[in-house]
Amino acid sequence: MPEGHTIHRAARDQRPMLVGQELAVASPQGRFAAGAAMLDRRRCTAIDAYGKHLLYRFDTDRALHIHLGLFGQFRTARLPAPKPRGAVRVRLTSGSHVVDINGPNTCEVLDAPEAAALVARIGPDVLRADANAERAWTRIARSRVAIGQLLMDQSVIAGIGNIYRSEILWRQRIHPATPGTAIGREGFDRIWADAVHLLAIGVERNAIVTVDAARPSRSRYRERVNIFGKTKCPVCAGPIERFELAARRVFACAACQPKV
DNA sequence: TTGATTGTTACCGG
DNA sequence: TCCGGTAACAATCA
Repeated sequence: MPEGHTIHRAARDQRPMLVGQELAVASPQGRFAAGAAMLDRRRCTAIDAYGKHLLYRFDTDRALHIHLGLFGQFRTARLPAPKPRGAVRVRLTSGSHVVDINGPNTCEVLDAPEAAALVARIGPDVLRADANAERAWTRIARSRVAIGQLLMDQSVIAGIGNIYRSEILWRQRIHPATPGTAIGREGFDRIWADAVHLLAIGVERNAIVTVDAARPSRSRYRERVNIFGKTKCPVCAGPIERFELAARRVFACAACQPKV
């Protein structure tokens, strides 16, 4: 199950075994063979995450750009390398480990200007220490688009996904249909702070956990979220409404999250 | 076989 | 310029 396989988890997990090491970079299916060849035998100097985009930096101005999308997955193993499972797009081999990347939405090699352009078009990432929240606030404050949709726009704010948007807005008692112009500075600050809080937990736990329980279930997904995929509000026991926003399903409690 | 899915971009028309 | 809508793509499972 790809449950909770956020990009941030991936960045953290790959870091110790890859950074600082010379990597064998191979494209088993040949699809990215040219890009892989440019990075082969290079030293991996850093892995940067910008929202859900990952940039593997090397001791060259080229970077490996990975976005897992909905289905992408990392599979890590110790050497000796196991046989690739499924459609492995790229295999990274360090002195001790192998990382296979299956099903990424994006898998490409960027030169320095291309990588810079990528970073420039991505909004502030709530998990980054250098994130500039003001950029997100400026966009939201002047947009009449629904906040539930703005939170999915990675050029506005990066890192929040479909589950977190419903959970954050429920926790902050803000209806997803509220226009950005009606959120207000105080509302935005609460959304930003809660996103930072919840995503940090996600990195720590390797799972999406949005309930405040002391010991949320390790195995049962439904016990770790408040309203996503549910029919009853855990606070008021009222019905949870479900609708589409930004082409994805979003959940809200009509009583706890009054429409503005 | 079909549908759904924790994501994103490109493109078009108003 | 902004915004909504649609299509495309990825892999896996029930």
